[in-house]
Amino acid sequence: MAGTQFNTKDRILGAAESLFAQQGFAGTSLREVTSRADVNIAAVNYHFGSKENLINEVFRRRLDELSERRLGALQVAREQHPGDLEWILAAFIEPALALSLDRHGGTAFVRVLARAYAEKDERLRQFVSEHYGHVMREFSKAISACLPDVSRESMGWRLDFVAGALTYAMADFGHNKRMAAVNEQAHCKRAAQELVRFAASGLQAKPDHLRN
Amino acid sequence: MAGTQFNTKDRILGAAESLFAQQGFAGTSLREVTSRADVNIAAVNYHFGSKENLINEVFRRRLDELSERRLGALQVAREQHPGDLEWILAAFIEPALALSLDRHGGTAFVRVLARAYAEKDERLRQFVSEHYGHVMREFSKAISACLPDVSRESMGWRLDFVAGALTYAMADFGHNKRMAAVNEQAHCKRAAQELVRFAASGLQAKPDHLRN
DNA sequence: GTCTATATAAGGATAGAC
DNA sequence: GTCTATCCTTATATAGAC
Repeated sequence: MAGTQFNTKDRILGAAESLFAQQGFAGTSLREVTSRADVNIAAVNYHFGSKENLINEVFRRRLDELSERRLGALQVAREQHPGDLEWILAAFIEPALALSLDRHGGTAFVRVLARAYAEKDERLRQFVSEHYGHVMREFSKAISACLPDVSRESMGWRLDFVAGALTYAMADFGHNKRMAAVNEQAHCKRAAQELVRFAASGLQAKPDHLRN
Repeated sequence: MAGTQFNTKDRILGAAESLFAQQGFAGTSLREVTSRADVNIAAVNYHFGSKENLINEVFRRRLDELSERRLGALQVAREQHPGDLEWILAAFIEPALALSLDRHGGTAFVRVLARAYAEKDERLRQFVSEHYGHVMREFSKAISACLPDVSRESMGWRLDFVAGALTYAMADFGHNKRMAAVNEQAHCKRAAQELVRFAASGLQAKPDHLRN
């Protein structure tokens, strides 16, 4: 309600986000974007300069807030539930899922994120890791601290698995899973719980030399 | 060595696979494909009819064999290690990672797979689920049978998480992780072990009502 | 800041000679 | 089966009027 969605720039960002989610970056033309945003084709270059820069701005708009919320939740988890793995994971997961409930295209954005993850486009990956890599490192440290028995190498793998599970779960979210009977909020809450349980249990797997 | 890689058709498939892995489907032009395959631009339409059909053939070439190996390994696991979750998971995971070691572009293909997973392109998804959906269903059944305490709904989520972790791990595989010191085979074996342990542990997480 | 018009390039696909 | 040449569409980007 606050300025969003009503000026040309934000209309373009919203339309781009939604189309990128559906069709990918290369698969979406600026013509489609400006047509959906109901602005002139020339506006996108006026406001963003190029398609690549538009893509970056789509990320920046959401990731700034998402990163802040994650780090804030991590802070709370550390203070109120020190050493509790599931709270740390929830601090990472819940803000992302909450975003996917947000009106004004949050739903689309989580799928854009998944896409960026899968597309190994170097320029895009570099932009994201440059601007938001510190968030991942913060969580890595917090999670590793909970699991002293897991070797550094195993931990590297496992964090990757968690990231993959989260990313694809978010992408699928609201896509083919939303049953008519369940409302969106409940569905979202459930997804977060399931993922936190699964990830915590996977991360805690005993190393081979400690089994039996 | 057997017919592959030396006729026009297979050269096109190989080049397409490799470029799709790097740039995605929409991001790759037929001109790039034919240029890398060192064949004429008209050849792709002569042999495949359209870009969409070429994409499908890239999948069919690998997935037929991958599916067979997975189902074969599942059969062996069922007979020799009945009810053992980790063997079932290995039957699913190892053939995929073995493929990623294959010369002649297997490395690229696992990344193509990940891309297909992320891109929610309906036509492509439909093709894959139509031709290979039965493999996933077979594994779902086998895995569920090992975990009677997990509700049907939770199981649905968890299988999604496993698929996400596997897909993403495979995609990253050989991309940014291969350290100079470790050879490819060992790296691959390790990845499979780590993923099997992680997935088994995640799938076995106790439902909330059975905790403590 | 927003439009029309257009420059310029690249895309998929095909026709027709060899 | 493979080539050249070309059609037609779509793309990004910009110039310049309003």
